[in-house]
Amino acid sequence: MTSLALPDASLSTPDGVRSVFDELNDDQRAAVEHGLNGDATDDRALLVIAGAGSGKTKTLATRVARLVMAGADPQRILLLTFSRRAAGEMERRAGQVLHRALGLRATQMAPRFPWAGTFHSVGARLLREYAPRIGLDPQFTILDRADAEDLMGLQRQALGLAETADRFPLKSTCLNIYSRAVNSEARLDQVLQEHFPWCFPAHEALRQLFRTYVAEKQRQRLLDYDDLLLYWAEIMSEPTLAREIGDRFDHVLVDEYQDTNRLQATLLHRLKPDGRRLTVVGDDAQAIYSFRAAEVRNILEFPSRFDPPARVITLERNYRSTQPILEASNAVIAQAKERYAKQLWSDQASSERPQLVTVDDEARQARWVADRVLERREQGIKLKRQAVLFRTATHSAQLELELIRRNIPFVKFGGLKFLESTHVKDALSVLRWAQNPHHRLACFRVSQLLAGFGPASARRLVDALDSGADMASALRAFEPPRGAAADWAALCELMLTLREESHWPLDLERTIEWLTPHLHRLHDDAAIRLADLEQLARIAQGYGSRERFLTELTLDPPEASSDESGVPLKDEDYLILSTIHSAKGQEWSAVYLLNCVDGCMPSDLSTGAQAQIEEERRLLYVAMTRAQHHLSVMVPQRFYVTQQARHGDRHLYASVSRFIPGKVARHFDKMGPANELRAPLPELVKPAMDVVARLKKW
DNA sequence: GGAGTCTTACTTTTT
DNA sequence: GTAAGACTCC
Repeated sequence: MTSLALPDASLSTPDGVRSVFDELNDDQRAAVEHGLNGDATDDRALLVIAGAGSGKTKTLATRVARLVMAGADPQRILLLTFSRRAAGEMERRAGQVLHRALGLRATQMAPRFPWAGTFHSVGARLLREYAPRIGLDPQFTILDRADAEDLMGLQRQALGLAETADRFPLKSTCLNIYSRAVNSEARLDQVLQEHFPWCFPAHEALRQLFRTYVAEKQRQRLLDYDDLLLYWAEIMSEPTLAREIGDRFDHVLVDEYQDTNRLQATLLHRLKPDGRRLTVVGDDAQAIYSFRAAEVRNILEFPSRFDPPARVITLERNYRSTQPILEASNAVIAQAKERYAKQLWSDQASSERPQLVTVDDEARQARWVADRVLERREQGIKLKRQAVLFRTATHSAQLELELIRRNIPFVKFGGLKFLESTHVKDALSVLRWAQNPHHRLACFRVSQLLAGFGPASARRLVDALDSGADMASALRAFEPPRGAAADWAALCELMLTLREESHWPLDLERTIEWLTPHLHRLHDDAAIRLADLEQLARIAQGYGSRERFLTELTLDPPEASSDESGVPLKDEDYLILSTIHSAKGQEWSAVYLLNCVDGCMPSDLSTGAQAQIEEERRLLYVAMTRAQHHLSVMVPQRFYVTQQARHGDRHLYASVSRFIPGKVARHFDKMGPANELRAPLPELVKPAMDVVARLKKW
């Protein structure tokens, strides 16, 4: 941490200050200055409704900088964001603005904001600190999603729920139900009725399952993602602790407020009960995380939660996109049911309207996009300034093949993380077990890597460790199954070494060395998997200790995965592929949106309730508003159903997304076959009927 | 009790 | 394409 002697604000170069604030428009300035300067007595809570591209991050960062210049201590400012990426960005921008405003020299460091982070990471940090005072083991391990599922699965099996004839919800479904109940602060039967009606019959069994799941977590000193919020909220329900923690922060600022859930809103409320010095920023039109129990009502009802009600400032001027792109985006969101009404505007005129491109099928879609990407690169728009967006990670498969074929480098965001692959989880489990000897789940997983160790032996081991005093004597006393003696000795030696004293990152190297022969025995593609572990070892070097590595890797997994095209070097140019969710908060000069057809947008898995459809609409809106100058919305007419039996030829004759009906489509330039021939081609009609008939039979 | 094979159902978005 | 469960053989 750099301690920085803040120059007296009045002495700092007034030019620097003025230029930073001159760049703001009136609304932005009002948000930045709220509670400061003239209206120093106005310390109402502040809600900033910031439309897409309206300079939200800049406004928030400038407000933070302004608070510091007015005397706030950066260490006493809590900056909560939704994603880790946003947190880093926020801290960086605030530092930048301060740097300029204070007129620091290039060699001088801008002040850091140690309390900038996601709700989850801040929660983890507070919990480690307060653990001794609330009867929590500070050595707790954080379960990532997959580990939590596995733990749920074990309990599910132990209770005999897996064997029931009428199929019991899968472990992932169980965890989803549990998680939603926690995050939405709702009762189990309510959650089941509203979101998982088909699981309602399993009501009682689920309740029992969750009880043992919670008990197991406590026994093994495990906290899942939800617990980080839940325990934090629990601390905050104790008045003295709540006051103590609340007093640590003079200002609380929250970004992406539309994506917070009930539990997070409760937390915030307990942190700043009267709303004073609380700023939240968000855009209800960009709420796309309700599947994670995010609650749009949080932002819609924020002002009235306080007395006096929060001040609301709306940022409507868009600095990102051209007017034609905005008009199309506005037209899409105008059909939404409930929202803070706002109309984005821009003064960036352009003669180019967004394109609605009809192509025959996904292969042609891939080709068209690749052509256009290269064309625009020739016009001087770097690959990095272009992005292809899609609803689900698998939708880019065809395009990825095409890109590889043409040697166009790309990086993909969203979708599967390599942390979720079996072998990486194996390696991490060894370390987690060493870090937290109560971690039965990790022990259970690791021991089954040995030949001769199945679930039964693993359970015997786990029980032996649980009853025994220290790990060393328990391991020594344990009788391994026949034939596993040699492997068992090697594992014991590794564990005792890791337990005795942690040497980072040597611990991981030892683990990989131990794991290598097992990988060769268990997998045909051991070489590929070892390469992943090498990658993990490289990542490990960036962390100071084993504990930090394990915690932060769980809370902040590396987000980009690049495929066979190889990991592009940092300074190389590459195209961005991203799910719409992962694209949030970003912008590109040219944006291509794949598969904008009914069934994908909205996804046919989300066409159940009206609320879900509304969320899909906002998803389209988010995707469109990422574009600065060029926007192409793709409509492949023949869309192959992805999951199908064998060499099936099931496909849909798709129509353009229901979110782009005629009156919205007016804002686009239409291109492709549909433009030339308004009626579908005769030969297309017949198979279309065929599919309808087949669907009917089902 | 372990390990391999076969069948079946499922398949979004992420801290 | 994969994961969980059922089944079978050692």
